[in-house]
Parts: sequence; structure tokens; C-alpha cells
Amino acid sequence: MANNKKMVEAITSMEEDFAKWYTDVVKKAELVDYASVKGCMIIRPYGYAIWENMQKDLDARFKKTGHENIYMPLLIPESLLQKEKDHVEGFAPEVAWVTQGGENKLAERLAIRPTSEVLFCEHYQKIINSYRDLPKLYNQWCNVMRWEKTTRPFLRSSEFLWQEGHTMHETADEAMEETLRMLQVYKDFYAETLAIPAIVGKKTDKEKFAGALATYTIEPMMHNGVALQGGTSHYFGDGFAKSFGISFTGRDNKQQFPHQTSWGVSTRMMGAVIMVHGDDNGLVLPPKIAPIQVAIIPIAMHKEGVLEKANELKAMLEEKFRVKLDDRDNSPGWKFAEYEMKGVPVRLEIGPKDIEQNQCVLVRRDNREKIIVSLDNLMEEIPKALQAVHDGLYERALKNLEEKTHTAKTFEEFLDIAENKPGFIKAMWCGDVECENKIKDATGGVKSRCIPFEEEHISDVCVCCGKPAKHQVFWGKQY
RNA sequence: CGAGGCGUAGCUCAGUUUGGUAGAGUGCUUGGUUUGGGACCAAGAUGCCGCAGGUUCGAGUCCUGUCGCCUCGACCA
Repeated sequence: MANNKKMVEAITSMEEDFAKWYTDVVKKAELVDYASVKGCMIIRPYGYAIWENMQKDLDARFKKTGHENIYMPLLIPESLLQKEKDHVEGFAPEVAWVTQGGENKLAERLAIRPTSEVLFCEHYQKIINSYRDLPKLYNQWCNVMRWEKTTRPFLRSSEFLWQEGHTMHETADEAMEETLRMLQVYKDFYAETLAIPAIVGKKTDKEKFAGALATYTIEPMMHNGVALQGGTSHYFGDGFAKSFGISFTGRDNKQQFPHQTSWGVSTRMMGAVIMVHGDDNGLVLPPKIAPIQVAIIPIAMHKEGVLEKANELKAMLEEKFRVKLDDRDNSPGWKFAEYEMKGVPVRLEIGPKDIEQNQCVLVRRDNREKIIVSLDNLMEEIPKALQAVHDGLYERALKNLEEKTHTAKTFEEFLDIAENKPGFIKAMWCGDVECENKIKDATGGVKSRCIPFEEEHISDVCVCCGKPAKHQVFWGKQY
């Protein structure tokens, strides 16, 4: 079909080149524009509106779990950053530095925060004195900067927006509980708001956060089978507390060190939404975060009564939904393609024929299913349609995750899957970092995603070295 | 950071071999006709040819440098 072809021409198909498809969608849907500094992006109003909807939803979940928002400075003195050895070693290669103020060279260079653990620690050292001061449950919404060598909009940008939770607890158990609680908050958010299913579990020592005792992660799978680290929650024990001299008088009247966590998700989630739900016609947005949930397209709007009716519907719907009426002078077909590109979950068509029969046409973005509904039932049908899109997206993503997860018992099997079947590989592991390295080298980049909370017993021995296995691990390539 | 490719109108690109007035399609503006999957006619506007040097009477085109983007590696809490 000629018209259909034209639509598809606008963006590269996923099948042809997934990476190009991604950048095409990001730009054509007007989510970002490139800025003049490498890896920095302009998040355009439509893209930023999606981020704001994510923020709003997450922030409510953080408040509900007792957290308070706070703001820390952008700059970190070098001496402060160096207080925790593992931490600074992990981040040193990608820190951007400020060395000059006005005309004068600074006595000490200042890091542009790549993450704010040390700033929180410096502050906690001052305000935590007694067990009565605990727990401290803080969160910060901010930008951070990491000087990445290869950058891509949302997935890996030099500057990005995120939230970082930083908490301090009286006991190790409490801190571990918090670490897992927040991972669950992320998992719920991914499923309920972003319509994205994911594997959750623990990172291996090789993959954990610099300075953490344990890192937990949420790992969604993109449509092409590649993993994306979707969010992490770290348990620090009292290591940072000791380095920074944070201590309190306990219930036993003895000096103790508090136990710490941190957890974060970033604008990378935008990338996940694009790559999990998108298709060859562009973006597909889960209704909960779509800046426009319903796009009203009047048909033959020069005809008597069409625009009036469309405006009437808009006024009614915008009480409960995010609605846009497009009365620009483009053809209806043009608008259909436009709102599909932008991922609007539900399209409402209203024309002279509909008005005669007191009805309109609703079209779902995820499967293009059209239904004709009576205008009398619209306020019930719209939420149903939005829910159907959400459920449809989740189902499709879950099916993709399941279909692209394979099991390997032998190394040969593992290599065969890694080469021929994109996706996750479930396999046993001895716990040795050598095997992780060997697998990575042999497969051109397959790394451990996580040790899932619910491990399967696939075999008794490590898929790589044949020694007794300690864990079942999800493996895969990542962005 | 290594290898390769590309930077020309908002977008997609031709023009570079052989130096000589800056091009096409699409988009944009105005008017009209249209309108259920990217409509049509007419008129109009649009360029630091990525940036900086150099060669030349003359550079989009040749030389040097530099920046950015894309693909594949390396790196990636």
C-alpha cells in the first residue's frame, strides 16, 4: 500500500537496523535534539513531559515509603570524593572536573557529581548523632555527569537526569530491608506504570556498584533481546560511614556506625520505554506516562458541526484524561501517522457520519484495533481502551522476554545461543569472576545480568568451567 | 580510545573525480480546492556547503588541522 509505505519510510525499520530505528524514533517523535557538547542532549517538551509523568508517579511511591526530598550541590571537592577508595576508583575514569573559577585557577579541583554518595555522607556526618536520628530517608532529583566514551540519547548520555535515594539505618537488617524494598518499588513502577516486565536479582561482585557490599538490579529486555540495566539498589553496610566518620550513640549507649543504602533510576528509562514498546510506526507510550492519552482527530472538519462536536468531546474528556484536539489543516491521514509516531495510546476519530449516528471511532496504538463507540458511553470506553493498551503492551513485552530467554547446560550450547539467539541465557555459575571474564571474551560481550531471587536448578556444574555451581545466573548483552 | 563511513536549505540527499553565479525532492509561508491512512493547484521565502587555517585571480570542490554524527570494537557504578 503506497500510503503505508510512505509512513514506514520516515523511520528505518527495526528489522533492518535496530540502532538506527532507535535514533530515528527519538528524533522524529521530538523527544530530544543533540546539543553542542558531546553526549549532552536537549530533552524537548514532549520528551520532558514523559519524564515529568515518570517523576510524578515515582515521587509519590517514594513519599509513600517515607522518603523526603533534598537537594545537594553540583560540585564535589576532589578531597571529598577520595575519601572512599573503591568508590573513587570506580568513578575516576568518567569524572568531569572544574578547575577554574572566573580568571583564577582553583586551589582544589571540583568534580561535577557523577553520583552523590560522598555529599550525602558529609552531610550525614553532621546530622546523625543518636539512634533517635535514624533512619534518614532522603531522595534527590537532579542531574549528574559521567564522561562516557560512547553516548546515545537516554541510554548513555554524558549528562542525565535521575533520582538518587540515600538512606541511613540503625541496623544492617533494616538497611538490607530498605535496599530490597526500593528494588520492589522499581519493579512495581516498571510493571504498573511503564508496562514493562523485568528480571530482578543480585549483581555479581564483578558487576556491583563501586563501594557497595551488594547491588540489586532490575533488568528489562528490549524488543531486540538486548538487556538494559533499568535501575539499581545498593546495600553499603557501614563502609562509607567508617570512611566518613559517621557514628551515633546507640540504644546501648555505645558508639555505632549506621548502615547505608542508595538506589536510583534515570532518564535511561525513557530508552527502555522506547525500545520495549516501540514499533516500525514509531513510539508506543504506556498510557500512564503518555503526555497525550487521547488524540482527537476531526474528519472533514470544514463541515457543519464537526469541530463543535470535537470541542465538546474534548471539554468532556479533559476532565479525566490528557487530551489533545488537533484542528490543524493537515489531512486526517497525516495526523494519524503523526500521533502514531508520537506513541499516543488512543486515537479518537469524529466525522460527519459519526455525528449522525451519535458515535465515534477509537483506535488503539498498540494493535491499531478500531472500535465504534456510542458518544453516550465514551467516559467508560476511554479508560477501558487505555487499560487495554497498557495490558496489551505488558503482555507483548512479557511474551518477548519469555520467548527470548534460553537455557544453556553446556558451554557449547551457551556459545551457540549467544551467537544465534539474541536474548537472555539462563545458566549455572561457579561464582568465579574468571568464568565471567571468559564468557565475556568468548561471546563478544555477554555479561552476567543478575542472580535472580528465584533461582532454577539447571545443572550441578558451572556452564563455563565445570566446577560445582553456586548460582543460576541470567546472562546477556546490554546497552 | 582504535578501524571505517558521513557532515551542502528544517529533513533526505545530488554536486567534489576535472576549482568558475548554490541544486532537487520534501517541508515552510500565502491564497484556493480538499478531508475516514501521510491530498491537489498556484505563487513565494529559505544556505557561514560543520568550523579554522592554507593554496589560488577564484574553493562546496584541492591541502592541513579541528569538531560533530553513524557503524563495529575497547571502556561502561
